[in-house]
This record gives sequence, C-alpha cells and structure tokens, in this order.
Amino acid sequence: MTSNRSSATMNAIAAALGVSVATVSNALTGKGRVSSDLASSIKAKAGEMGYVPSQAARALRTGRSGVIGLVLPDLANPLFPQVAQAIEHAAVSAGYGVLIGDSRGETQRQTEAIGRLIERGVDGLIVIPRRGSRIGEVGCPVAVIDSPSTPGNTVSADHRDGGVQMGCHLASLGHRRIILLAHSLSSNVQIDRLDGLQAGLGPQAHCEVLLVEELEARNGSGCKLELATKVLHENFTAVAAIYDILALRALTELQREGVDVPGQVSVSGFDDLAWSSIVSPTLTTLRQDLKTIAELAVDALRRAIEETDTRSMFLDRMTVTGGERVRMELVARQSTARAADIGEKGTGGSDPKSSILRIL
Amino acid sequence: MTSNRSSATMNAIAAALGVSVATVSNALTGKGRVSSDLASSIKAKAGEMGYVPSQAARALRTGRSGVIGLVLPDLANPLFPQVAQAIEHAAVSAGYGVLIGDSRGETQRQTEAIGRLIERGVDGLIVIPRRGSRIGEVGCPVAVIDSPSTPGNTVSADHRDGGVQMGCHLASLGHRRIILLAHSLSSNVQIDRLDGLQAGLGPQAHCEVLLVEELEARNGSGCKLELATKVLHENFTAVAAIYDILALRALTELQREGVDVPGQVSVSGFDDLAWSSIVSPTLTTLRQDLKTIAELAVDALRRAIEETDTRSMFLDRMTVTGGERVRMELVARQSTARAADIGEKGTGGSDPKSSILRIL
DNA sequence: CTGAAAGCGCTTACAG
DNA sequence: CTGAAAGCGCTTACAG
Repeated sequence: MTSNRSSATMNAIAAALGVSVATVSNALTGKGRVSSDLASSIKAKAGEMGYVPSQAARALRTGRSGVIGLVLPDLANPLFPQVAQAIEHAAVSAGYGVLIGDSRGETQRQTEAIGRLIERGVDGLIVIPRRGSRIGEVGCPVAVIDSPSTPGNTVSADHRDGGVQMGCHLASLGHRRIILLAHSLSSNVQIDRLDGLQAGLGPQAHCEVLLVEELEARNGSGCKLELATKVLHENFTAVAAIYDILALRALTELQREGVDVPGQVSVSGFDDLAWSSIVSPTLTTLRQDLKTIAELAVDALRRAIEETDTRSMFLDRMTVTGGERVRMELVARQSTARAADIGEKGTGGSDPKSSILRIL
Repeated sequence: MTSNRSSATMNAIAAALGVSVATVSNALTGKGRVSSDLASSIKAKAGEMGYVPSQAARALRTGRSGVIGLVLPDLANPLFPQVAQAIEHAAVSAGYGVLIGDSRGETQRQTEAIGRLIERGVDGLIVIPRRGSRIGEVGCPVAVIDSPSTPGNTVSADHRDGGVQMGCHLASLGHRRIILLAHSLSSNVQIDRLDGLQAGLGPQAHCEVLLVEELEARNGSGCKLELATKVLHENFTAVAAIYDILALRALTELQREGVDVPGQVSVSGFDDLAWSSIVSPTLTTLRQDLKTIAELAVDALRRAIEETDTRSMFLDRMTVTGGERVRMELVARQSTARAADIGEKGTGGSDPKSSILRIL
C-alpha cells in the first residue's frame, strides 16, 4: 500500500460529505478557496475517517516527491551519523523525508548512490562528498557539505578557524613544541584544520606534522605512533590530533606507555564524538555545530528546489552554492588541563601521577 | 521533478517507436508479453532517450512505493550507523530505497517517526526499538531488530551466546574474579549479555555487576568508576563491559590510574566499534554479524510485504515474527592477552609494564 | 465559494 | 503478440 492500508481517500471524504474532491483538496491543503465552515467540517471528517494523503498521487501530480536524498561517504564513520541525525531533523522540520545513500567509502558507489536516489524521485540531494571527489551535474539541486576550500561547497564547519581556536588554546597554555597528528593530506578538511592549527599556534611554535597514512604505509595499519619516545626525548608537550579518533589512539598509546596525560603531554582532537567526554582524561576537542550546518544545508536545498519550479526547466545546472562557514566551538576538557585545573575537574583527584608530574 | 527533469516518459518512447505505451511498459518491466525483437528495440530506445521510470506513477498505480522505513532509536549512538549501513546495503540489493526515521532516544518520537514514514508511503518498516518500548500495530509490515528476549523480535544478534563466548574466553584465561560492567538492566540486550557472561564464566567464578546508571545517579554523570581500587584491593582480574563504550571508559580510567591492561587486568567489550582495534591496547570484543542480521530483516520484511498483496486487505496484524538469532563472533585482541601473547601482537614490545607485571 | 474535468505516468485486465 | 482503455489519488486551471 502506498499509504495506510485502510486509509480513506479524498473521494471517500467528498462522497461522505456530498461535496467535490476539488473542494476537499482545497480545504485540506489550506489553499483558502473554501468557506471556513466547510473547511472545518471537511477537516473533521478527514480526521474521523483516518485520512492519510497519498504521497504517490501528490508526487505524480505536482512533480515533487517531498523527499530529499542524503549521500554519505561512509555511514560507519563515527562523525557522519551525527550529521545524518542533524539533517534528518532539519529535513523533517522542513517537511521532507530523507532517503539515504551510502557510498561505503568508494567514489564509484557515490555516483551509483546519487543515481539511485534520483531514480527514486528525490527533489534534491545533500551530499557529503568522499575525500577528493567532486559532484558533477546530476540534474537536480545538490547541496554539498564539505570544506570551505572545496569548490561547490554549500556549507560546512569552519575547520580552519577551529584549528586556529585550538592552536590559540594550546599556545595560551604555554605549548611551544607540538605534534600535529593527521591522517592524510588528501582531505581538504584536514588541510584546513592543520593550516588553522599552525596559524593559531603562531610563528614561535615548533610544529611537527605526523601523517598516520604514511606511518601505516611503512609499518602496517594499526602500527604504533611512537609518540611516547618523541614526547619524552624531543620535549614535545602537546599532541593536537586532527580528529578525535586519532586523539584517542594517541591518548591510549601514551597512557599505555606510562606517559601521563595531561601531566606530561596534552592531547586534543576535533569533532567531539560521543565518547570524547567519557574517556579518561576527558578529551579537549572542537564541536561542530551540526544543527546549524544541517539547517543551512536543508534550507539552501529547499530554496533551490523551489526555484527549480519557478525557473525554466532548461536550467539544468543546479548546484547550490553559498560557501557558508559555521563556527566550531572549543570544548576544553581534562586532556589539556593545566595541573592546577585538574583537581577541579572532580575526577582527577586520586590520580597519583597527574598531581606530581607536569611540565607546563 | 519526480524524476530526472528531462527524462523521457513511456509515452515518448511509444510515440518515437509507433507502438503503444502498454507494449513499452511490458517490454521495460520484462513481463514477457512482447516479442523479443520489439522488446530489445524498445529497451534500446529507452536507453537512448534516457528514460527513467517515474516511481510516483508506478507507486500510485501499483500501491507499492518500493521504499522501506528504518526507525532507529538514536542515530548518534555509535553502533546504529553500522546497522544502518548494513540495512541500506541489504535493502538496496533487494530493490528498496530506505527512508530514515530517528527517534533521538525518545519513545514518543519513535511513534512519530513511524507515523511519518507510513504517511510517506513506505511498504514496510524495520524498527530497532528504543529500550523497553514495544511497537504496536501500525498498519504495515514491521521487522523488529532487538533481542531474542523481546516479544515480537524478528532477528537479532545472539547476545546471550555472545556473552557465553566471552565468559568462556575469560574463564579459559584463568579469570575467576570478574567485574561485569553494564549500564542499566532495563535493556533486554544488556540482560542477555550479562546472563550469558555469567553462564560462560561458570559457577566457580565470582562476578560483581557494576551498574553505571546507578553509579551516575549517585555521583553524577561521567563520574569515576573507581575500578582501579577495586581491581587492586579486591583482586579482580578482569572487567567485562557490556559494550565497547563502557570498555573504553574502563580502559582509559584504569590506564590513567596507572593500572596496566592487560598486564594487571583484562578488559573486554561488545560490538567491535570502529575504534576498538585502534585503541591501545586493542580491545577484545564481540562482533555482530550485521550483514546477516540486515539481510534477514530485509528478507523477512520483503516476504511480509509480498504476502500483504496476496492476502486479504483485512489482515491488519502485520508484525513479522521469526526470532532468528545470529551468532556473534569473538574478536580476541590485546586487552585480554596473556603476557606470553603480548609480544606477538607486535605493538606491545616496547611497553615497559606489560612485560613485567602480570597476574595470570 | 464550489464543482466538473483534465491529466500527472504508469500498469493491468481485457480484447483483438 | 499488441493495443485501447480504465484508473491509481491527487491538484489545478477554468467555469459557474
């Protein structure tokens, strides 16, 4: 059944009330061409009969499905679900349904997913492109969420500014020798963050960029980062990771080697994943304002969709642009706390090391 | 546009070829009532003209949207994305689109989400119910993924057996005093896992169940678990957490207190989240076979949907049952390794403590 | 303010 | 094997 198995149709309502379907339609959609008395009795009847409009019929007639597609590079990646949740919410609030398409990390699947969603009749698409891929013309409006540095980007967190914030934060805590831990330079997001970090730390800071992709190419995936040695022997006092997963990897590895965080070295991440406030020490990170990003994306898409109807059908280039940047929010937690602050956090009290060793 | 803005219709194809739309339809849907010659030339023409079928028209006519709804308790929860990914894949393979509905952790929203998806015309629903909630009659087929102990459950991982596996694993490593770390007993999944753990550990084991929900009710959310004291003073040798997030919390807290994992205490989780193999030490856990679970759920739903057409429309009770259990797979990693094994893992070599201290 | 009618693009008995 | 026709449930000019 296209809708509820036993749902009444407009025809049934019209028959029950002795009016025409046109009037029922006008009353129910609130176009206002019906006397308010009739309108209310129609609405009452509709409720009573359990009327549920047929989206299929409406879509066929109006050419609008009321559904948008969400294309994600990899649903299993920990940040995207939060994005998906935010977009689902924004879309539902705007009256859209959300059809998902997962690229599972492959560019080709991304193209396939887009194709499938379009065939399903979506009115528009929100795409978080796979690293380094670009979205071509697809014949329907597309809002892209990526990095401000990505051409065609519609909206994204201001990753560079986030980096600047974190850089300033670390600099203000006195850090001068910092390891910048990234995965790969093929991602605009990572480049923006690194760039911001360096800018925020300032010229007097000595930074060393560690690329996990390279390390793993040499030593196998899941290899040690050898951070402890570096920290201890080369006097680095902070590890600024480009996203929380890397921070977690660094944090646990350091702890395992007996290095105290934040006593001997501070650790920070990006994105504020669900567990960031649950690990010990809790992780200093930057939170994306996914709610705002989602709302801006959905809104830009909605406008583009509406414009499509108004404008000529020949207009096939439909990429929504705008390039809005949404500010990230610094969340300072224990992993970058100064010794004096650690006690206040309420969980470091009985930590034997953090109260003895520290370098800042 | 319901589909591609400039897509040809069957009418256009029929006109171009001088045949009837009925024939075009029959040829394109492969119902086989058309001569193979004509069929191929119609298909060729369709391809050439860039024909994309209108899902809306098809849905209106057939009463089937070809879309199923996926209702999740909380997309932001780390396990569900993996589930969503698996279901998206299974559904797409079965020819369905997937509309998402997120309950954001509230039972009421769950009901709303179900309603919205039904109004959008989904053919059926896959629901992962919120803890403790039950899905009432909704007027369309529903497959439930939860715990075998949940009434109306269609398919799920065999959480109890997973617990048994982990229990046996720990017992075989010599553990006799184990802390069982759970969040709450209001979840069937957690109860099943705990139950299995205790069964697997056997009667000679001394288990203590620690409920984080209770702890946090007393000491505030994010409070310390005070595991180190317990482990050190009460001679517990293992912490078996009911899911990976709790294991991570335990692991980092223990490490921070200077307790060596697995040297002094083993830690294990459930679910094999993305970061489980990246933390140090890597986490011993149980992997759900989400691919199989998703396929079984989609398949059960598909059968129920097809049955709906065949059977009387009066049949409104449509909950798909079955109660299949899918075996979980134990993934033994460093966090429960015996000392002799740690060197072999290739990353514990330079760990000063794990090679010195151990209790097993 | 209300209604009759056309039509969105398909599929499906039913004839031929 | 092929086609003419009806109809899925809506919305939207157009008349009245």
